[in-house]
Amino acid sequence: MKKASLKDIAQQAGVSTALVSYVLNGKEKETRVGEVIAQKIRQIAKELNYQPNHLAKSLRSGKTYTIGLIIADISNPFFANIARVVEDEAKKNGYTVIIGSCDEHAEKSWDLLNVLINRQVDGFIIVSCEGSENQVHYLKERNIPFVLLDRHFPEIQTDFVATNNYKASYDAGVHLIQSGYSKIGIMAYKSNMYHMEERVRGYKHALRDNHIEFHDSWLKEVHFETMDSEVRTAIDEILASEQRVDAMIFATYGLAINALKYINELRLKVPSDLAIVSYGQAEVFDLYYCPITYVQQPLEMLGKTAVEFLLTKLKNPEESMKQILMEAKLIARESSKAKPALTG
Amino acid sequence: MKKASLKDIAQQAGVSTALVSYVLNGKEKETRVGEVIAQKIRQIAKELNYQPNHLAKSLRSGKTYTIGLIIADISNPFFANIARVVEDEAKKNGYTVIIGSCDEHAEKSWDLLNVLINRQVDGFIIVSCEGSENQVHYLKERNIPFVLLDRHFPEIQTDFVATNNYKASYDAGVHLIQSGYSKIGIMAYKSNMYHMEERVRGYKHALRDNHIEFHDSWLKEVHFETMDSEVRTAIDEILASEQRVDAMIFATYGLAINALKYINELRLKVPSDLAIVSYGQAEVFDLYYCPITYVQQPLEMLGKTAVEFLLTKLKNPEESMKQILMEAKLIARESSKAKPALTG
DNA sequence: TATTCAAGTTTAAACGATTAAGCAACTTAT
DNA sequence: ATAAGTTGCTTAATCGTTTAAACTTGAATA
Repeated sequence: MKKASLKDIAQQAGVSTALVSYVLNGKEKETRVGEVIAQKIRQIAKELNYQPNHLAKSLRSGKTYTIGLIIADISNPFFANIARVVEDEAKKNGYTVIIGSCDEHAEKSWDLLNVLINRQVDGFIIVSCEGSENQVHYLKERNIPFVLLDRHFPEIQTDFVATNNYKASYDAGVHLIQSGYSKIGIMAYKSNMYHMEERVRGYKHALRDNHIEFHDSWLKEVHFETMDSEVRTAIDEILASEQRVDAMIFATYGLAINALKYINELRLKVPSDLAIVSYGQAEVFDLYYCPITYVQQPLEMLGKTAVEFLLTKLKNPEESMKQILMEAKLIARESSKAKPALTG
Repeated sequence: MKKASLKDIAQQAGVSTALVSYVLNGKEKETRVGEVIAQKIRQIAKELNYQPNHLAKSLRSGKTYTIGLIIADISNPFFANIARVVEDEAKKNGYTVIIGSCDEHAEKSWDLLNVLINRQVDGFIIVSCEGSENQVHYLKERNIPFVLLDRHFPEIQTDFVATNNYKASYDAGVHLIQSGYSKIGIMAYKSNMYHMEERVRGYKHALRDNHIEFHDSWLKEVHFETMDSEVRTAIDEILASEQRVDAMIFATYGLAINALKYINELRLKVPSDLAIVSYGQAEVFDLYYCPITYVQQPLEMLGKTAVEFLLTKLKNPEESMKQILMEAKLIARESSKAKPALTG
């Protein structure tokens, strides 16, 4: 049994497709469709279980009610969760989401962008990866609506919804200091992405403001692709250095996971051998023998707001630029608990 | 700058849209397009950065090169990963995937199905949830191509790709028995889904074949929606019973996570107080203080094969029914390590 | 009685692509 | 010289919808 079209209904009712369209779109009043025929049309539509063809609608209207969500790394549970939020929120508003992960590769991101543009998505929500500035410029030029999520480029004027990473790292640093740690390292991605730089900057300023001198050996930057091995080397180095750290901040979930695996292998005890604060959030952090202190980003709000921004922009393209930085919350757990005073 | 259409190119080249279409689809030979004009068309297409409109193509051809992936529970990392595999594999074949999670609700699954049908997806890959048999029947009736993934209904003839859950549980049971555990419990979802029944059946047969009498109190079935609280009660009960278990199998990732949290709270030591084998796979299992033994399902293969089945069916709707059960592999870790002999 | 108006309906173009069929203008064969 | 074939291109229908514009009635107004 093939799908019924407007034409099928029109034929059965003995009227033109126009009337059917009017009735089924609730425009019978404005377009003065007779009450009797309207009833009949509705009846037949029901009998044939009519479902409008979205393609045809979209082709005609130029709107697909679809948004493209490009995520830098879907294997990160933080992003996976944010994707869910975006999907749910979009669905509530009658939009469908097509998700793609570029796995931190600008090239893959570019491909995704093109595929989705050809599929005529109405707009984009994007968690940008390094080197994708040109893509953002392209969207601006082409006048395709989009909102950057979680990461943005301060030198490009765009809508965005992100976390105040500077503040989050600053808080994390202060927390560790107040807990009695004074030699604090940080591990981040080697990247010139703004959000990553901010995470490092906040940490450094926390040290500075508490009169702790920062040592270059405390900052470890590793490449995303070769994280597995580089994290190990980095940990080795940071522990072997003269200024051996007693606490570390991990700027991403992936770094923390890899580091924790290695720390376990080394039989280092958290927090006595090494205190830890990490970005990201996941069940692992709860179930680790020593629950991990983490930076809780307002995941739900980030996702919802991004959708909201995009949808208002779709409704009114002239809408002014919207930019928001949301505050993260440090969830203190055992992995950073106060150091027993040495003089105790 | 608006998107260029065939018409725009045709106008610039001073030819009909037909010629442009022929050239850009590589049909210039069959349709005898002049070499000179063909070059010109290609040139202009490039200049205008022509990208074909997928909607129009699809409307005309009846194919969208889109597949709908309906997942029972995307928050389960196993499914999240399988979704990635499906997406990647589909993309390799020029297909786009639209993912939806029904969160184990048949009603939500039905909504998703309809949304995606209206969006004219070419076919479905579905991880069915309880009570969705009618949906499967509906797809069969409507002759919409689909493949069931991971879960299937033995009483309905369909294509499917799934794990041999009976065997997996049997192996898990035997492994625990051989490791010296003799009072083995299992926690599963309260469900009449076949895959869940198989997981329990395999476990029971492992006991039977090893001359261990199964006790009703060893089987705990909890509801998906109220898992958080029910798991705790179930653990309490199973530990308080006369036949207190010394090992447990968790039939899903979610159950294991909830149980482990509670077990931690109770300060029970794994495996000495309680040995554990779980379904699902995730970083948690590696990072737990005592790495968790788990049933490793052939995730990659499952996803790829499902896509493969669906695509061959799309290419040739007359293709015969395809059904596959794949074997899981038990990854033995510390959480189920051999019990020290009492007489040692 | 002629004119205007409203109600109820149809027509046809449009969205952007594909493709069978048709039509000139040549060339070649008979 | 005429028929047949080849080459190179255009026309127009089609997919399923939407919607402005036109059209037909019959009733109300002047």
